Amino acid sequence: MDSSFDPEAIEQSLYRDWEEKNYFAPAGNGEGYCVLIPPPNVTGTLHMGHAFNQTLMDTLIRYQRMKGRQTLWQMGTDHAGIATQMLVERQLEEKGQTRQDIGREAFTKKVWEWRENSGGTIARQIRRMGSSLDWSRDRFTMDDGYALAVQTVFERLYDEGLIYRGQRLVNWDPKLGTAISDLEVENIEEQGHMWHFRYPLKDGLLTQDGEDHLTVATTRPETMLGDTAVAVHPEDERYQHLIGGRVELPLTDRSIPIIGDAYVDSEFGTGCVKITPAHDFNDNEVGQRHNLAAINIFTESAFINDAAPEAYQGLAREDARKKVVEDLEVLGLLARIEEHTLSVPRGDRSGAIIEPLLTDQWFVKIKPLAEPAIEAVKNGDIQFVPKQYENTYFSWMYDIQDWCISRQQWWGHQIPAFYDDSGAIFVAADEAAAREKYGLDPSVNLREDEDVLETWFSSALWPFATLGWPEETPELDTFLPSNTLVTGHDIIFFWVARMIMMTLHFTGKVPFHTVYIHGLVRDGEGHKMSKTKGNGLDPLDFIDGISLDQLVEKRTSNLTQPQMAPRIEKVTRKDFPDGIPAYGTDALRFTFCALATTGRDVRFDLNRIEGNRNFCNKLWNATKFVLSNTEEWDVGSPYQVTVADQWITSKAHTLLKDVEYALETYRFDIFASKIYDFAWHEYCDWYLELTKPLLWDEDIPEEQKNGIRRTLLSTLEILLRIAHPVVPYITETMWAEVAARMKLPVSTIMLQAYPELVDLKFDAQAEAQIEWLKSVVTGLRTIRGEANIKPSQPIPVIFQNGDENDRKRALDCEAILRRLAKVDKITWLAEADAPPANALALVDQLKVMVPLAGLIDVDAERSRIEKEMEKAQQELKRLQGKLSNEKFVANAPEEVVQSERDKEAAVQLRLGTLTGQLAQLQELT
RNA sequence: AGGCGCGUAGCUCAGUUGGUUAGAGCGCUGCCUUGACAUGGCAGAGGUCACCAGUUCGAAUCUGGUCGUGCCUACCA
Repeated sequence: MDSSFDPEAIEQSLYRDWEEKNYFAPAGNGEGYCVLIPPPNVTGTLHMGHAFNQTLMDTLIRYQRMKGRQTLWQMGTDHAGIATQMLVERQLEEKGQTRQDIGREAFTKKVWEWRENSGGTIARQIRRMGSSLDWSRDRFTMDDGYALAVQTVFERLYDEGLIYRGQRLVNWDPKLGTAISDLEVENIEEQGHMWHFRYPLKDGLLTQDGEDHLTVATTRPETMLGDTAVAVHPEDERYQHLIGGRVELPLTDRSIPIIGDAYVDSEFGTGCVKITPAHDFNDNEVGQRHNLAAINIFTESAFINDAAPEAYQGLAREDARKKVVEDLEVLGLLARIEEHTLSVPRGDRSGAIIEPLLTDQWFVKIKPLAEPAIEAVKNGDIQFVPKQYENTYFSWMYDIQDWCISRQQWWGHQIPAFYDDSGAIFVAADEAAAREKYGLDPSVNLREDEDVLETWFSSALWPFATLGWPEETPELDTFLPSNTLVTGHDIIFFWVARMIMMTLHFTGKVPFHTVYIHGLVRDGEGHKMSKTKGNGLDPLDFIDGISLDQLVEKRTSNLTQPQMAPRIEKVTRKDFPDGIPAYGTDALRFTFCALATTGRDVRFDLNRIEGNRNFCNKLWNATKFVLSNTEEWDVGSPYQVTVADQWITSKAHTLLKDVEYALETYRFDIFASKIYDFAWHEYCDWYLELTKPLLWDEDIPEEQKNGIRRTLLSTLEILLRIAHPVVPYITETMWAEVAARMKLPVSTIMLQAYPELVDLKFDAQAEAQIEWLKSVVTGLRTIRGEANIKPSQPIPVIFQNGDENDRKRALDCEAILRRLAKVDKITWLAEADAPPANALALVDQLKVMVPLAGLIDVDAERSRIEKEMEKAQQELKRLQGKLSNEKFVANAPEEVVQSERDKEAAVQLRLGTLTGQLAQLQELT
């Protein structure tokens, strides 16, 4: 084996091997266990969030597979309507074409071609993460089977009256030319203005203050062209008398009514609100209450249309705003302008300012679907981990609005609806089906709906559509409900809630029992990673490494804001002066697990992955040690176990118990840290070191050595199986060697059973013995360290005050002790005898002493003892204070009081010994 | 504005139902080329648990408040 671990040498070939042998597919006849992958966008490339998510899912899947469950983790990708269409449109644009130029059919064909050729990037990247996904059942949200599921769902919901078409005010993205859902709108705080306009009162009306106009305020002056009323609060004494009157709408030849509506907050501004039902959600509601007309003044690209006065027609909304303000100022109707911070709605894909627009769209009537979905979480059929996300879920679900599902796009599932010349609607899979279903005469002219369904509509069907629904398949029986959904909190509404609603409605089952919500991956400063900010990281760069120059190039190319490039370059050169070394997949995965604490966002820290790469190397070298020290070992040789063997076996028992509990409770961080701690600080630091003196001592009987070799191998073998779910590559590689040495029937660690507690005996006595040994050795090392005695210099040791146990342990461990602490002579002193001047370590009552003569600086030793005493005194004071408090003694549970008493006695004794020690040292000066 | 989090060592984070001397990794200091590993070994320094008040025999942990910080939702024109 190589002297250090080289991930690159093993990863890719191992993965190919696993995949070729179909190890990832469900196997055996254990109980089903299924994890749903959040299908990545087919246009996507792997980012840190995916890598994090993938790691956690794969850890669960590998664990359950080894536990004997029939596991399904099915690969799939999402057609990502808007993202994909934008991407292909951009390609057309480079050739100077638009999608309209080539037409719908040719365009969608191009998108399919793009998917064939370039859609596999993320799949390749996911493979590099070591994800044991079942690729043989790869699905796409637009494949034939999936399309059938989508059509079926749409048609059934329509027939049940849960999908309807209607003209509503929707969020309109003027850049993409489509409606989008509430969730796809991001509200961004921006600096803007508030304009105050005077609307002259008609018919000689006056306000209470004698003004001949009402002053209204707006952040969107151009919309005044579509105003159809001014509203005041019905109980506002200033304006009450004007309700029913009219004002003149400047710049137009219209006059509009003054209405009273409780929506108006009379405290705010002037207490007068201009009402634009066609371009504001609140105004629209007011408009409906008062039967106001909704005058739409925008085209679909957000230019002023011909419903507005001619002077403004054809202007972009920004230009119209300028002109409206200027014109009002000229008329003397601009009262004032204020600075104002407002939140601007922008499309999450295009970044364009969203315009509320009246259009015909398809909606899902959501309340009837939401009710059972709320109930499923309430009654515990579905549980969120961490639980607090249930509140997030509930608060949205209780207040849920009808879901706009139609998009004015070309790429996606075309809505299976047809219209006759009168506009009557017929919903069916295709035209022929529609004619049959509705008994339409062949002479009836049918026109197909041109819109597509929004992507999340199809994603919502993922739990059952991927298992063959609407067919009744064995997979639906075995894998629905799935077990754990692993996802970030950013898509609880987009995806999780909608899956729950749809799956319950169409299958009567919940889609999953547990929703594990992990945090978002942020950069070292805690900022969200984004291409625009240039602080994004590619998980593959941690696996394969990348030079600084390449990293800079990567971060600054194809920027939407090229002017950011110099800044990004500067930051990158500062944060990664040497680029990124190749850490390998296992180190990356281990790091993600270690960072996955409950529900908290994770800052990705380079130091962590480096430390974990080192951990992998540690495992590698431990294996090397074990293999080189078990060469002459044979399975059948007679053997005898030592206390060290019993101890490490006992520790492995505890490890396994902890690790299983950690995974059951989704504490991936504990899972990782327990493994780390056992492997490094118990197995390597102590057990391997303990075996050396025994294996290399000619006086140790061969049976004992065989026992040690056996334990070295078996413990490592178990450790590898325990760790495999998180670090699959290195464990597979090392396991092959270890298993061969143990003459196990070799196949793959992937399909081995997870270790079981019954195979590992907990042994309190062995633990006590080795803990004793550790204390003695550590005590001696501390003396060496403080006294600056070279590790190479042998020291004599004197024991005193020990009990029978100490004597027995010292005898049992003598060989180990001599070697580990480099002790050349061990003597026991009777209690009554005075020890020579010495440096002291205490193991309970046992005095472990190193004679000073020629070795130790008396002053240094004295100050060390003084420090020890000070600590002990503080502790004593604390304990005595507690115990002299009558209330404590009276109220605290007996065992707590007793344990404090025991501690006090121990500290007293310790202090006494240290005092004697100090006195002796004083005499020496 | 409402909701949900967070604030523990220089940094990134653990700390289970209140009860050892509050822990880990990285970093830092000193020593060590000992026959798995310098991507290593050994030892060590470092914390008023944001602040204030309360409950309790006892608070990092529970309650209320203050400050700082992050996210989500809704938005007053």
